[in-house]
Amino acid sequence: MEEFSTDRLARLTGMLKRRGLLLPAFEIHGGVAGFYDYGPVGGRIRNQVNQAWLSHWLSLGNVVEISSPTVTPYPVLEASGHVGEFTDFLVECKKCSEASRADHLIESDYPNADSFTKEELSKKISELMPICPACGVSDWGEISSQNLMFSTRIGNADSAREGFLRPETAQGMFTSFTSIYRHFRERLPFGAVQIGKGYRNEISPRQGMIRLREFNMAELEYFIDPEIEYHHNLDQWKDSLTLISENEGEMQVTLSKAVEAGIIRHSTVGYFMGITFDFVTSIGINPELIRFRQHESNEMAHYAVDCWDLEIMGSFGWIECVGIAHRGCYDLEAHEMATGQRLRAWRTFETPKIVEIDGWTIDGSTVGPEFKNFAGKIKNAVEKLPPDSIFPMSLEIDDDEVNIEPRHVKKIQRQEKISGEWFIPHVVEPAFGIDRLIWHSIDHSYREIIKSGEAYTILSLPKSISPIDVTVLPLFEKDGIDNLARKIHENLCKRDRVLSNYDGSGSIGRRYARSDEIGVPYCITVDYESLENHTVTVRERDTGKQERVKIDELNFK
RNA sequence: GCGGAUAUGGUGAAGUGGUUAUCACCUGAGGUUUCCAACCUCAUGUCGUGGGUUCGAUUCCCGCUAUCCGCACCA
Repeated sequence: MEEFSTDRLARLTGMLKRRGLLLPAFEIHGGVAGFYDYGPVGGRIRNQVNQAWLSHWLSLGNVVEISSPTVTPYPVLEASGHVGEFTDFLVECKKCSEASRADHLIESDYPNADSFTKEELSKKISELMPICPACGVSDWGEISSQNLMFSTRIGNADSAREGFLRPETAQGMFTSFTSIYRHFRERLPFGAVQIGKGYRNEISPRQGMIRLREFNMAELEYFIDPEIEYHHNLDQWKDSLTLISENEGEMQVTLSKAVEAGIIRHSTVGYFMGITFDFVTSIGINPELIRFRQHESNEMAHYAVDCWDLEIMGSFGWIECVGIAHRGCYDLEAHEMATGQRLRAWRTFETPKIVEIDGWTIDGSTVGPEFKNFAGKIKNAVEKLPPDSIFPMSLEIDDDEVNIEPRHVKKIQRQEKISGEWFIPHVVEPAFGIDRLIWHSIDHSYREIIKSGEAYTILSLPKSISPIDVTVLPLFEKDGIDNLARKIHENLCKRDRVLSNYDGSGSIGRRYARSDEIGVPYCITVDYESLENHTVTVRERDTGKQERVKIDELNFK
């Protein structure tokens, strides 16, 4: 592995721009921080990675793909907690005009102040009267909120509703839960994936592709029954992985041992860590530069039970690229409370429960007329009475003494068979930052070597995500070689999911170099012999080895 | 957001208060060449952006935008 260095990074980003892989967006208008274009070469890499990711997860067999809007109404993100979570509250010092974060000012008294609402913060600040860190005076203005989500309006003018561009794709899976539940004929476990754009109005985007304001995410929401212990085959991952656990620090351990020891707190989380590791390495990321880091309890998002980041070492140091979180029942419950809709799964008991119901209720025909709108409260109180209660009795309801006569009540005595129950499924969520993964795949694949005393670069991307599958090169563009080469190129492009590139200008060595630089795995060279016996040479990018193959037997993908 | 540095063809660099802004590589056309950035000829293409100072600004000054490095922030 080559050493990462700022010089190498500069050469790499220069190449990415020059060859049309990744470029700052809107550059002719001066550019905007945090936005990148995938160029003519990068565009297909992105698509290849997306497709690879999709088939990787769909192959589990109980996962479906959905797609939901990026524009999201305010109440959805309010319910999910993002409106609160993604908002910083600023308060301005009236003396020196310095803006401070409201939660930071009272952090010493309330360590969890960042979860406070605007009203709570305002109240605490007027109670505590913290001093301004800039000028030392305590004289605060109104609290203003600064949201890290892009806000927008749905519809126009007076009838418009408030909304945001989504900060994650996950909420679409939760709001579509009932449809997905029906699709799987109401049987857990199942999952839904979505690949799409997410938006965060970062204060200062940095490090190129690492922190973007608009980025590609791919998320799986996997719904499970919290009462079932799932047994996944973790032994398929025989090699030890680098784990940094909250309590035990860094270790080399297999997934099955880590789950067994309780370091990974849920076996499905461990299982997905393995599947994630396989995916990430399959797109060209060096397994030795991967580690999993467990979130500390105080760092964990408000909903999570356990969370592991997959971090990758590259030109920017260790960067988290995937998060695998056990979100408990947080999200479905939140949407259920906000909407009153049932977002639950049905669990049938192995043997139905027989419940003896023995108690009291009111006789509406007497209590209603006599107590009017007080009747409801009496009903609640009576139904809580033990079966052996004796009437008449007096009950205290809302500081009032109420006499309950036998004519007011009815005995209830019956058996009920309860065959199951509704419960809120738990969710395990692997969330991938596609741009960060693509970046590291390129970063790890970029090789600078010396070839015949000259600097030479090769992008050793795996075939599955290379931007172009094959380059077709006529040795010379004359004597009919060019015609044959063009024909081969066109026939290859007609094949399903094969993309060929024709390159006829420059010396053959130069054209191999061009092809190697952007990671094309094979070059087909057409020469005089091809005209005679219908064979061509196929050159392999990483080894430079060539093999003579019949044109009819060319095999790609 | 704060502090520092930077901004010249596609890439990497040089340079200047004055009329036509250099160089290498790259790219394109033609020639040459029987497999790994060769060579010859020709061609295309640049002073981030807005304002100020000035007879004249790519150059000096200011704002903006972007990039890089610290700090802060951050699923």
